[in-house]
Amino acid sequence: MYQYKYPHPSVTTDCVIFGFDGNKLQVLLVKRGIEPYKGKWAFPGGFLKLDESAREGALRELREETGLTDAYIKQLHTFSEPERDPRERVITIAYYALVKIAEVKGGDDAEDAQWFTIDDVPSLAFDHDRILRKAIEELRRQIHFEPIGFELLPEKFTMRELQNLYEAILSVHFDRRNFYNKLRRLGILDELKERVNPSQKKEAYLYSFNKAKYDELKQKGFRLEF
Amino acid sequence: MYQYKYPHPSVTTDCVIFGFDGNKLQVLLVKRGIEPYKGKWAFPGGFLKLDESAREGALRELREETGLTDAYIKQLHTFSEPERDPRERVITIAYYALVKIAEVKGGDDAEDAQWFTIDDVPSLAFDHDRILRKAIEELRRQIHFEPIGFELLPEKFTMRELQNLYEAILSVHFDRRNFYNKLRRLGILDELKERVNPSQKKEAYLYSFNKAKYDELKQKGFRLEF
DNA sequence: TCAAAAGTGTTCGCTATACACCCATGG
DNA sequence: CCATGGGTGTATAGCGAACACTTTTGA
Repeated sequence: MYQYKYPHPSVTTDCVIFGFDGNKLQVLLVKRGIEPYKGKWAFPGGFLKLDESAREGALRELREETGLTDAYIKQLHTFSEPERDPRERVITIAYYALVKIAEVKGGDDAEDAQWFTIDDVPSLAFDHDRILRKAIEELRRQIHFEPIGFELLPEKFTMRELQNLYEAILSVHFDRRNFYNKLRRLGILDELKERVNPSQKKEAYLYSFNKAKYDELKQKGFRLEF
Repeated sequence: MYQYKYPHPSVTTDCVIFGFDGNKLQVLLVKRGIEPYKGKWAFPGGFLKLDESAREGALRELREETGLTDAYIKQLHTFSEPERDPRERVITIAYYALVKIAEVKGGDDAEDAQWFTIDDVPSLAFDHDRILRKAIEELRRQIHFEPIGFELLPEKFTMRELQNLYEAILSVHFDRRNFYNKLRRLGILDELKERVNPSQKKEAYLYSFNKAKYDELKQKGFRLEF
């Protein structure tokens, strides 16, 4: 039993995990096995351990659910409304993670964890609907100016895949040729002279993101923009 | 005495309050009257009350220190490293506020609260140095694309003041004429045909920010950019 | 040989940038 | 009458947006 002179809220971390299947933005949810909201879907999350930072907690949740030991992760927001948990006062520090969907271990808990297309997410436990909205909003904001899209793609990808990604997240349409020209001129992609065989039509070249080049440009005051 | 089955961290809010004196970005600090770090400067902050959200807590801190009942305020980051407070585990939800420096009540606690120029901030209590760095970084990031600069200026201001503000925060230099033309073309400023008398040289016109116009443009997909 | 997807160019208009000129005021 | 600061205009380069042509491959 732990005793304090003043009331202390509980503190949890939740981790909104985004993936991209080549067409749509996806989010990983787990089905709650206990009350409250038993049977409802929610983000992976749990109580913060006494000796870990919120970031470590979020990484732990990410690992437990996906098997990934590292991935892009970023603090999103802390949700602290007094009534957000029916049991007691619970504050949650929410993170969002961007993962390469192919690297996520197949659901060993079969039914417990599942990817949902962003437009097809069911009603969630607690205030997780709100957290999701905020996460999507933040992801959209961030992807305009930072090269985080690559976190969602495999190491090697085609221009078409990259374009699909941006179009899916930003809900816009780019002209294929302008997109191609722009990325080419930016100089932050390595052109691997390999071609992929999508077993269809003409084969496309593969590209990879050159982070060093990006950092160098950024240093010089360059600003990425979509 | 409050008892819990599991250990609960303490939760506080801290509020980084920014102001602009016409030349430099300023931040409001308070001198700690109790241990730990007694005598050191820190951000206004305190324990989160059981029935208030973090935002309400931050607004309360803002009010107590400045007398302002409303101002631009935004959650910055939650700092949760286990060792950030020497007493016990304390998590702080940090906000930053942008205030019109002239509207802040004169320091009634005389010596307790004081404005510091951003380049002239002393070593702070706890991990508040880090919080300040993060706040400045975030402010800079945000001001590139959102019209928050006006929160730091009086209702009516001159082009020169606005330019000084952007230059001070972003540490860049704009050509006066280009800055003027740009803002004019944007159409988010109302030209008050009043002139200020800075009792020096030619009098400058006053402008005010037209939020409605900005929102309308934003609606149409317009993106502000500095 | 035709449709679908991919690589590559061209043109045009807007805007950021660099820079010039004139006016008003106070010393 | 000159120095200082403020209002306003103009030319150029570069990038985004619209759009065309050619090539490869599978049906």
